Amino acid sequence: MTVARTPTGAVPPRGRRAGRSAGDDREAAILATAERLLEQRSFGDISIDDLARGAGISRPTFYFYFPSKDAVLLTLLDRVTAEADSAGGDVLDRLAEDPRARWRELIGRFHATFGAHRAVVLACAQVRGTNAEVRRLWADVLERWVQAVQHAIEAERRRGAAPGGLPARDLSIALNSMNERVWYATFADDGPAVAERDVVDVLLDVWLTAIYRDTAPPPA
Amino acid sequence: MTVARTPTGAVPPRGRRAGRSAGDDREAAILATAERLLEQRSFGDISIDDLARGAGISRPTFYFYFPSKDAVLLTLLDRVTAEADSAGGDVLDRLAEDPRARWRELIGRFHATFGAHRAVVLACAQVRGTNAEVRRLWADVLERWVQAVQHAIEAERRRGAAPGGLPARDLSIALNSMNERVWYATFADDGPAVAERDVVDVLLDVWLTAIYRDTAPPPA
DNA sequence: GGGGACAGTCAACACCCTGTCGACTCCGCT
DNA sequence: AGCGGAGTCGACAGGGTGTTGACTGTCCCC
Repeated sequence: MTVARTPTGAVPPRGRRAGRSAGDDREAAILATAERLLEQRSFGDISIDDLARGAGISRPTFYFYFPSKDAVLLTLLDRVTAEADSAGGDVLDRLAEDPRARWRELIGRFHATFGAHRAVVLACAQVRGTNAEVRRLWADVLERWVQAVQHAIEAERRRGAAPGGLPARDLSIALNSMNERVWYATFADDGPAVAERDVVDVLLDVWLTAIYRDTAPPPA
Repeated sequence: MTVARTPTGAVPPRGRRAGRSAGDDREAAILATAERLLEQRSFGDISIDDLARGAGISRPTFYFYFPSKDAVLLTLLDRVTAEADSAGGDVLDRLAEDPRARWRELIGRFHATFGAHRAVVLACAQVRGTNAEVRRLWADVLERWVQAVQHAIEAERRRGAAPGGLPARDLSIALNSMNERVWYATFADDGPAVAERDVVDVLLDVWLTAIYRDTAPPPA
């Protein structure tokens, strides 16, 4: 991971110019309120008035800081995104050392990172259907994971550790999609889910068999 | 498949009693309008007024037939659900004949069934986050697929065609989750997707390796 | 054939939420 | 003193939902 991120044009703080100012506190207060409320109610059940009140300002003033409710979520997502991008770290560069452990670490980090911002991620999943910007930003995050894994698979194949088969990109998409959906079911109580403590191991098992096509742990 | 469906309590036609009546036409008109409009705009962009006008009635009259916009979608989903439940057919009962072909058929039908009601399914995915009933109904559909596949995996293991490994249920959940998410990405333009014509084959490949843990086609 | 019962219909209302406008304050700077 | 911009909000316009109450037609039973 640690993939180059396309500059997201991350909702510039509309009004003010650079440097400290009272507005920075308000902006932070709005974001904090949003994150707090999202842990209690769904995104749709939070009104702009709620966010404004929570930050100690009136509703019109909210619009001074953000153009819409969605923009707040987008900013929140932007943080998670940044974290997710670095979460992979250089794990996949050191695959040859101990493939099983490295893949497990990767999947574990995926879950841990998103789990740490559970409320925000769930809200994004909810809004993704209606908001094109959130959809795009989310797709970008996924795309970077997909590419990182794709390259790792190709590297494993090159060094003879993994056999050929599906195009590495397709395989990577399928596996990452699985992880995303399983993560979602685990935290959103939406559909059949694997027990939370087993999630990583279940996914790992499918990953390893799909990539190495073998029951035995991949060769070191 | 052809699993026993829990009676869904499928939004009883509130007002009228049994037998033909003018209201049945209206109700059908509302549903038809909804399905038609969903192919053009997102669920959120369709107002109750749109549905009413489309069915040739006024907005208050709409409420005579459905308690809310969501209820319309729920009814639509109910149809898809019924279709999805029978889509599997007895495919999995005849696995021993030609496992690879049977599994492929199953995955293909999954895609075809949902693809045939693409607009409705996408709308449901969108609303799932906010509407508990849709979420539950959807979870039920998934649960039945998961169980059917789980039993098939167990049968394959019993007859010695597939080796043990993950609990069959966990494996089934993971694989079905993958299918759902990949389907979604394919049709919703949301995240990295596999080329549509390859989808079934990619998924099939992961399924077979995960279930049979072998590159070779499973023994007949 | 008069009268209840009920399907079916809608204008009008109450309500909530979003987004905007214009006027206001406060503060630093010149 | 007075200009300009950050920061603030009351009040409005607009669009959506859900409800009420009054109206029409029709069937059916006495």
